[in-house]
Amino acid sequence: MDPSDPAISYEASFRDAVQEAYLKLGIASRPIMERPRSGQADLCLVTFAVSGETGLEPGKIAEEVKELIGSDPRWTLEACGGYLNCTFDPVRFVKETGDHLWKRRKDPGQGSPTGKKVIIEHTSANPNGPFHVGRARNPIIGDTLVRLLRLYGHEVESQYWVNDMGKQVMILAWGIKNIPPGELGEPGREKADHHMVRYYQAANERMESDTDVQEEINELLRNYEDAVGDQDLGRIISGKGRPVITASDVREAVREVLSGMVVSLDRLGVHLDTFVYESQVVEDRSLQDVIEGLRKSPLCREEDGASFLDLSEKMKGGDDDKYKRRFVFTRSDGSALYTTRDLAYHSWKLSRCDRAINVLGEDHRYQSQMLSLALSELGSTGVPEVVFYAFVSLPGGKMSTRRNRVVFLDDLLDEAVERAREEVEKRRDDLTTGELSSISEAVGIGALRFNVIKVQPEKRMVFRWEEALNFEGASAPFVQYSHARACSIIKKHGVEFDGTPDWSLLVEPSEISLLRTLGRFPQVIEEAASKRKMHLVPLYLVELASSFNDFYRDCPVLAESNEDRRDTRLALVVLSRSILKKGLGALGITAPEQM
RNA sequence: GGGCAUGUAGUCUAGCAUGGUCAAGGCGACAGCCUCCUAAGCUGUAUGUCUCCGGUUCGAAUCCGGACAUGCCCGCCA
Repeated sequence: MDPSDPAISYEASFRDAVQEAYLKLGIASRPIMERPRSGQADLCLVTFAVSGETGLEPGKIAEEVKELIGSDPRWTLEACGGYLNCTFDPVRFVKETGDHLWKRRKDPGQGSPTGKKVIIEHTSANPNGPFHVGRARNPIIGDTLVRLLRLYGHEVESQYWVNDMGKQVMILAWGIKNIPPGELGEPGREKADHHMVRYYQAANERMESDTDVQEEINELLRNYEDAVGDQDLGRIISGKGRPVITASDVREAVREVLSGMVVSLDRLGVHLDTFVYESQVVEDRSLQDVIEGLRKSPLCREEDGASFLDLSEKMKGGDDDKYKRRFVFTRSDGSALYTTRDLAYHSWKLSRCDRAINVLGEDHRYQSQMLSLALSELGSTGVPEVVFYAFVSLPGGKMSTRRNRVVFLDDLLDEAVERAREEVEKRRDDLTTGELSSISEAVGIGALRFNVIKVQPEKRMVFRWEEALNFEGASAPFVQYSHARACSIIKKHGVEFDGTPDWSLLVEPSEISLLRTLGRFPQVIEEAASKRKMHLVPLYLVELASSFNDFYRDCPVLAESNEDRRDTRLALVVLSRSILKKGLGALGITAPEQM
């Protein structure tokens, strides 16, 4: 909250004035205010609810409050039925808004440091093959949240939790050791993850048809866990008496696949600060601490040598014995499970930040709830906050790697950029190859990210090329286009206007409306970040771009004969450019200067 | 069997925590706008039992109860 922001201070002042009037009328309730969408006022007080408290008609209350507040140069009030409409003084409010924005034009919307450290875990896909779009929302949502919270003022670290201890990873590693490359088909593309996934697939097939292989892999997995637990990564691990692999080999395989996956993330504009390996919590023994901690919980039970927390009292549903809520943390043989390692990771993570946020698919809701309960049993001060997203499905049903009903993220990225390139080429024939490809990349990838973020994560999405790569209407290119128009005007003018604009020269409705829309940017960022409502940003940007387009249509800038007015309009263009760029940046979308 | 999530024009989405002045946009459809700072733009028209049934209220897309539909989950797997 920036008290020097007129958009905030006007509202606060009006609220205070109403509150004071309410007190005089003997009304204790908090004033109910809203911003009318229809635009007949900037703010309005709704008095119906407090009518009972005073015995007065709602319309009468509005009148009384208006009288009590009296006149104020900042606004005019109008009682209208049960509403008290407050309209900010156009000249004064526009001037203050403009001045405020102009002061911060270099870094609009940047919140002051909160001093809070936030760790955001996202993506965390199993490192056994390329990303497919069923889960592509995860890195986009996660990375956007990272950017948004940084803009808000938090210190943010992004983490990828790498599952390098599971069966899938062992299947992959086994495949690399046992399947001759000659038996593999051609890779989908020249990229480490596409190369390596063939070993995983081939090993999977082998395992399905051969129970010996299955047993061997299970045994390897168990011995692998032991080797890591003993901090002996060089030990040669056997399966069914056959020495096969070392823990280092497994890690190497994982790193190799991951390197390919990171290439895709880079292209998407997604950056991860830290990769935390699952094996780390085993190696550093923090897993053992967690297991011992859980054993002390009053909820801890044992059955056939396995240990678990009985959570049936803490979780809804499941009276049936078959559906008991149990958080199993050691097997009968004493070994740990994935969830136990995840718990150790979270315990470590929470100790290193003020707040942890996880981005997870909706299939993890139940697991995540258990994890939080287990964390509380460990005496953890906090639990992670989770952003869940629904899966992306294909028009014919869900995506399935096994049935080959998948769209790979890499293919989606290629297609996005290719379609963007066609559009650019339609319009421009004067670009260098470098310009063409950087614009296509920005537009294609931007369109994709924008379309993911503009819908709330919990809503299901059906993947359709036309929608995922929508280039018009409410889309990234629409916003980028307005930005390019702004850049074009400034470029054409030659020198960047850097004086002091006289906002009172703004007279056209569309230019005033533009300035006021620009003024809302900090509040939008604040609300989107604090309430984790990322979709508010694209929504706002479309509104801003649209407002800029209206201005562009109605108000000639360079052709304006009055020099002072021209300069003021130039200032408006500079602000628009700056905020459009910053807003897109918060979504991880680049804003080309031309397109 | 149970838990959780979602349900808004042909279609996709916003609005729902704090009920309130005409349910807001995009796509698609139809009709227009480039001698003028990039038409990826702009203007206009048509299209709605806000899934259904009850309840609370002066007032419900919004709150409560109950249905229905769809998705996800309920392993000593990850």
